[in-house]
Amino acid sequence: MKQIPEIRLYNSYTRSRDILKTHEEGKLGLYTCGPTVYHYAHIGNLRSYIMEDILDKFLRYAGYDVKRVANITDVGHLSSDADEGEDKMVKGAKREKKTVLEIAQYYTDAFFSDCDKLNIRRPDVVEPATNCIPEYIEMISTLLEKGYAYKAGGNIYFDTSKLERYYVFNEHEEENLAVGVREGVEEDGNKKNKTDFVLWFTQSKFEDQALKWESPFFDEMGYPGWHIECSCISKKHLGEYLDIHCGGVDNMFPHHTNEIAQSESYLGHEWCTQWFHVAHLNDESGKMSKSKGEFLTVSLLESKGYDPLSYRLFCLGSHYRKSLVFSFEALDNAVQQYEKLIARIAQTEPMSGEEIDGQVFESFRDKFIKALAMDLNTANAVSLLYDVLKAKTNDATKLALVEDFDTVLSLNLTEAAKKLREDNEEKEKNKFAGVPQEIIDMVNERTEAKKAKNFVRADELRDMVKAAGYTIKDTPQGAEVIKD
RNA sequence: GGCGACAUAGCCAAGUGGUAAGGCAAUGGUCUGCAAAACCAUCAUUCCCCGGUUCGAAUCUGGGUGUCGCCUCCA
Repeated sequence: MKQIPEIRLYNSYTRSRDILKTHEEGKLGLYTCGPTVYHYAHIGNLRSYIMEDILDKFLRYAGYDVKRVANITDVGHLSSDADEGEDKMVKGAKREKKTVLEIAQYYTDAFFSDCDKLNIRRPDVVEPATNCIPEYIEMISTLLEKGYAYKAGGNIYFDTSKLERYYVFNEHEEENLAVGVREGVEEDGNKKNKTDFVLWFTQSKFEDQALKWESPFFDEMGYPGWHIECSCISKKHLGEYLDIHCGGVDNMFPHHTNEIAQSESYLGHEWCTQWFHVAHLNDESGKMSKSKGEFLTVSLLESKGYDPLSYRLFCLGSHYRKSLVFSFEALDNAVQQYEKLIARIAQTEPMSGEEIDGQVFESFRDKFIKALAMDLNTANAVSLLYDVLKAKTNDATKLALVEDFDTVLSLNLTEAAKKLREDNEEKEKNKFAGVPQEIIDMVNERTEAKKAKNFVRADELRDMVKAAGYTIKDTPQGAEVIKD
């Protein structure tokens, strides 16, 4: 078996950078809270998926046999981040006059299309929440049997008072919790404890629930609560022990806290001990949110002429646990960096028969692993690209390293550099396409005159070409001719 | 109000006790008739503030301040 390096990741559970351990040696189960498919993902959502993608790919690079699972939430949501009351999926459907499932399919496709553009690998298993109703019913039944859940007012609630420790991520004192922080959240009188949460609904303040299922709990049709899906989908595909659970920091509480409560009460043992949380992308006004109306999407960036991979590079330049403020100035910065990086790689051309220097290759590879093994330091990993390009070694080694690093960084470095070279060659080949021979002759004569420093003649020829309806443009590859 | 994370140049940032990486921008230069590109050079006596520990602190510690997130139907 491949020697796996020691990897440290910040663990929200212990609040320290722990050495990664897996339940089964060499194998690693990774779970990601997937998107709610009622609208396009904004680039803040996508930041989390980019950083989780780096984690996923690095773990594979380091030698783990990774199985990654994500859910698609296509049922049961609030209408907005501001929680105004309508179900998100229902509201999305109304907005677009489609059925809930059509909406879900549409935005699921849109989500993965965005991921493709950002080089985010698709998880090994992608499970829509509506696929797992029997699993939810089974888990809820067991929780009822074990006394961790109770029926009240047509719903089933999880009884948090049965837990030794509910707030696993924070040291909350119940009396200090602010009530009704979020507008529109009303206290639910059915709850025995303030912190109890719903596992199964038949009665909800959201009346137009489009999707309902039969259950053994009530005669009425119902639908699952908002936390049960991740617990069940994870268990379905990754078993009773989960190695790493990913998500945005905003899901730490209550979502992840509730997942742990459900899963461990159901399983009767510890479930997941490593929690990876990605900080938010903010704009000048704070947290990026879909409820503010217009929001930044990948398509919007593209329509403004940005390569989505520049955004990926922008994200990699920062640390996943730091909140990042998005601005177009910062993105332009990344665009420049990306273009220059590609240009430099394009200039790196091995001579035929050049061999890779194994020692240099291994020493850089080692540094690359060290950077990412220390709590996924992507900024240092990107810096290493520059060290490689500056290194005293041959071009074959440099290119091999760039290609190797890019299996994790996923910036299309080699492909983009190759394309740049081909484009330049193509331009060179076609620079006189469709231009009459007499014009070409004049252009060539001007080039000669320039070489001979006969600028009077050169300018004269340029004017003659201009008079014939063509403009000469000097480029790094030589003179180009454009028909006016 | 409570809990947590973060605070390093114009911007993005690295840094886990030994004297401030890297990138973008900027400035000067080389080279090109000009320009672009490329290349070379310059660019934080100092790391939010005030104490403490230490031979030595951006790094540890105590106290402030600021920014962001969460506070229970935001997956």
